[in-house]
Amino acid sequence: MPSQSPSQDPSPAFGREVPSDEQAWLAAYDPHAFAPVAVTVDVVALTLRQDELHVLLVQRAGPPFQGCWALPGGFVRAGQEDLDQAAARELAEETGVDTAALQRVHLEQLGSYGAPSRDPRMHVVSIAYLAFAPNLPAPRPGSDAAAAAWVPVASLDPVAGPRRGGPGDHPRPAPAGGLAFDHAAILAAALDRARSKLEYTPLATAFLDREFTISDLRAVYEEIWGEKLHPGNFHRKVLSVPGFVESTGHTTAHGGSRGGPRARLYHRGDARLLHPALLRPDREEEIR
Amino acid sequence: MPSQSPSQDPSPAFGREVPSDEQAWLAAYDPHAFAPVAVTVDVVALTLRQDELHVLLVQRAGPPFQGCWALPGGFVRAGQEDLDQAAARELAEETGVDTAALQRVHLEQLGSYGAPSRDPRMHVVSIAYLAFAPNLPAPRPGSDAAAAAWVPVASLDPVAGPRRGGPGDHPRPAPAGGLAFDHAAILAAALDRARSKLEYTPLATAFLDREFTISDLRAVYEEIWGEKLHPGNFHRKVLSVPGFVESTGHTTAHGGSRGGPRARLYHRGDARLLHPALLRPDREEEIR
DNA sequence: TGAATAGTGTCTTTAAGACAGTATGAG
DNA sequence: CTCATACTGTCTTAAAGACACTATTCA
Repeated sequence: MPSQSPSQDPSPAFGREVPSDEQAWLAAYDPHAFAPVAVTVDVVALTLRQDELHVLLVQRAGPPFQGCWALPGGFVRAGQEDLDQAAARELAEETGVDTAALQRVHLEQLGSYGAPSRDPRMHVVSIAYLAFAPNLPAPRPGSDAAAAAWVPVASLDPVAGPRRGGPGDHPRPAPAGGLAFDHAAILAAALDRARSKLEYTPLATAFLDREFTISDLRAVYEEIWGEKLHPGNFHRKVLSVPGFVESTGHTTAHGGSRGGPRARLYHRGDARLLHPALLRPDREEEIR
Repeated sequence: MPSQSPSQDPSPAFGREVPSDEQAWLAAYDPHAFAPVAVTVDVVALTLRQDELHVLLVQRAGPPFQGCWALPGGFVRAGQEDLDQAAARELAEETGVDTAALQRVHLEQLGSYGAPSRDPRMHVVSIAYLAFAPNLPAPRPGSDAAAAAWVPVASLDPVAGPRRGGPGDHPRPAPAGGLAFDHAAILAAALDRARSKLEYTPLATAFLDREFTISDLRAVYEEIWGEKLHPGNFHRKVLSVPGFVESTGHTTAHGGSRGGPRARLYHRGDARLLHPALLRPDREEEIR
């Protein structure tokens, strides 16, 4: 675990020998001489709760955007951690999941956001991360948050929209006034990424427990893509992609809540890419 | 062009009203109180020169890694520029291309690198960018570089390797000892990204002049993917993808250097995604 | 004239999607 | 029993790849 501070330990990076004149130059180096740009990580943590996509949000305890909902995140600890480590730490701090449970969470870098005006305090560059997790416990708010909650994405995403907004629908517990900073744009990018990752990677399984049925898997695709898929064709397709899922030999103990036979159980296979991919249907309009 | 400094102008971000108590809090805010993490952008600029993929490198004038070759890049100007603007600026400074020519360069964010030990001076987070450009002029070195040059990727990439390394081959002008910092990893990620972007976007056209033949386009794919493609099937495939290329109605003035009829000229169409995609053949082994 | 290239025709194989049909289990 | 569901069979269409062929131009 690399956790060195330059001032304490100007040891060579990558095992390279540092010439003695360079040593002297390094000793005279003042990190504060550089322009102050702060670096944060923000995490878009997605999970399915009752077959509905939720994102983890925190309510900001202090300014700026006090009282607004925002993505969990915080400053990178200089000299102490990698970006991936910082993202995992922030996620753990906000959700209360222990290190062991974090192993089951897929975490990947999404992109960086650095408009000078995105934070009124100063120029802050944020490295956004995307997390896929199986049903996680209710979060406990961290130190710098007034509250933390899993929020239905349908209540936030203007594209997917409140598509369950039928006549007799409950009002969503949506944070009023949008998200803090540019977090709405980050969330939109995260959903785009998630939707396309389902096409060519087996990451849909990251939303499920270790053992799952093909119908469970289909429910993930349907919820994240926002469209119904043909059950029979989906079933055959998933089983035909090498390394996507492997049979456990078991079945569910009971049929579905509305009847039907017991379903076979599968766990994730060893493929990291799906070939051929599961392409989303009817995307002509998004091409141009 | 947003170019505000927080200390001069704590104006609201995103047109939001700032409460007066928050104004007071912002006035007391000290950017230097935060941990010093520097932010840089590094650009992987790729171009084709004589049908061979090249990357723009600079030779470092000062420590660390003095004399080593590295990706062009530099510190983000705090409060003055977006990350995209910083990347475009660094690219312009190192290549000498003017703003008009920069319009023809495709520039996209690649990813961020922030291991604490990646720079011996201090904790530096670098936002890597990927640039695709048509045949650019020879670079002129910037202020902090001893030299700048287009370097054949084949002489650097351990995966693609010196695959032209036949018996009577010239020795490559490869920088000895690898690239500075973690730039070899960044370059590898850039090549991965470029190879897969050719599959599902029309970005291969970004390496070509405005008018090109189908054979020119095929040469881009063959060079970046590192494998020969079937000329006839490629031709038909490209023309069958809606919005990939559009005919100009013209043909080349002469046939190829080794004979053959005049080829029809095309320019890029309006598609942003290729559907169906041009999938790379024979990638079974990379799936797991 | 010979060789290399642009572009087209056609056949085979694979994969996607529409649709139907059987078996199982909950209520 | 009824109905929803798990899963399988089959047909149609789209697309990828192999191969062949013609026409054009350079050397």
